[in-house]
Amino acid sequence: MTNPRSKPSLTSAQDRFIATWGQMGSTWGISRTMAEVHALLFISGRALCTDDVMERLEISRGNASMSLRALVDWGVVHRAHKRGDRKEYFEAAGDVWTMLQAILRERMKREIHPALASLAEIRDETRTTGEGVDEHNQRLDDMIALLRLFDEMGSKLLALDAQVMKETAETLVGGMDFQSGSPAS
Amino acid sequence: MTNPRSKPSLTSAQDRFIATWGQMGSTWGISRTMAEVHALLFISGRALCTDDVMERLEISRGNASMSLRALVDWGVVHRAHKRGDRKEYFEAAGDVWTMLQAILRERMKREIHPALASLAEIRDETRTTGEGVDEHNQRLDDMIALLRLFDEMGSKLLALDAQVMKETAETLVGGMDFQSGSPAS
DNA sequence: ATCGACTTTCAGAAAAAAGTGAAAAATGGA
DNA sequence: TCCATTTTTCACTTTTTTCTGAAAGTCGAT
Repeated sequence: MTNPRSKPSLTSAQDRFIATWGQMGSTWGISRTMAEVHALLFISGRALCTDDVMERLEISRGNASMSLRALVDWGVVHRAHKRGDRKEYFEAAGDVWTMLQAILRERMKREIHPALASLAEIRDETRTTGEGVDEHNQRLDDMIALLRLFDEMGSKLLALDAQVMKETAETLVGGMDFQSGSPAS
Repeated sequence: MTNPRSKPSLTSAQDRFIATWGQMGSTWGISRTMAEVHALLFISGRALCTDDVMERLEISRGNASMSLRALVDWGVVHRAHKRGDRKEYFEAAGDVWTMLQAILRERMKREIHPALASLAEIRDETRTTGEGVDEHNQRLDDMIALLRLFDEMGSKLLALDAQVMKETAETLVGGMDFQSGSPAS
């Protein structure tokens, strides 16, 4: 067991899960390591301490500490304690829907809201100064409308509790089979 | 006009739109420049050639070429030609919904599908070898179910034409006001 | 107050990503 | 075919991001 890479055995599937999740996170603006730490906590299904994470993922203490803290800030992981143990433990939200909401909330806050604010400001300025061609303003308005729509959908999803959200999602998918004008490509 | 940064005039709002969009793109796994090029084409509302892009964004020819090609590959920008001119011109999809579909399609292909395939493979392997605790498998299954749901929603959205998609989205937002168990945070 | 167990911070190192520019390739007209 | 123009490629540079590790900080117990 000294070298876990030597055979594709017990830990292999878990390793691959972690790698896949890390990969996915990195195309989503989350650092690879942070996503890997989250994957590890999520798939472990129990609270781990910093040293566990360091050892399992072969990362430095500093990196583990930073990543764990960021995950806590995002709200997808929470701190836990074991009595008689001074170490801090960390545990992922057990339920994917809760996890999804935490991610959604954070991304809305960090991306949609600032972008919306910025775009609205630009539009106002453009209006006030009479600057810009009508066509440009139209495009700006479209963009703003789209982001606002995201914003509203996000807010509504965040207002649901996890169980209701799950059901809603399933209903939406089920009910969305209205025939369209053009077929999928 | 030699130095466009000298006063916050005519081009300023456009500049800021480009910057905002570039910012947003970069947290979405798209390179900042690529997003800026797209923003420029989108807000311009007309076909631009490589040199226009280079000049406006102050980037190298190589970078402009790469970014434009990537946007064409993504399907959010298409090539255009002017008669009597050998240069190639590029134009963004005029409609935000068409644009959104193109982005959705690409991200599904690049992120959801591979992740789903990888996770399903891991699950199968785990099942076959009898490896892993039940709880782990449960989490893996939850994750897969979630991604599958994304996949299905994505497919359905891609099957709609832009106009229908827009209406659908608006209806969804309007109709989603069923009262939830817990209030939004 | 001091100790020891544990955590956080952060300057610098390392790695990864993005950008440049000039050479090579492609294109289209004469 | 040949040439002028335009586009693409890619080895190399620059910038940005991430990671490390050791020092500094925290905190409860004694």
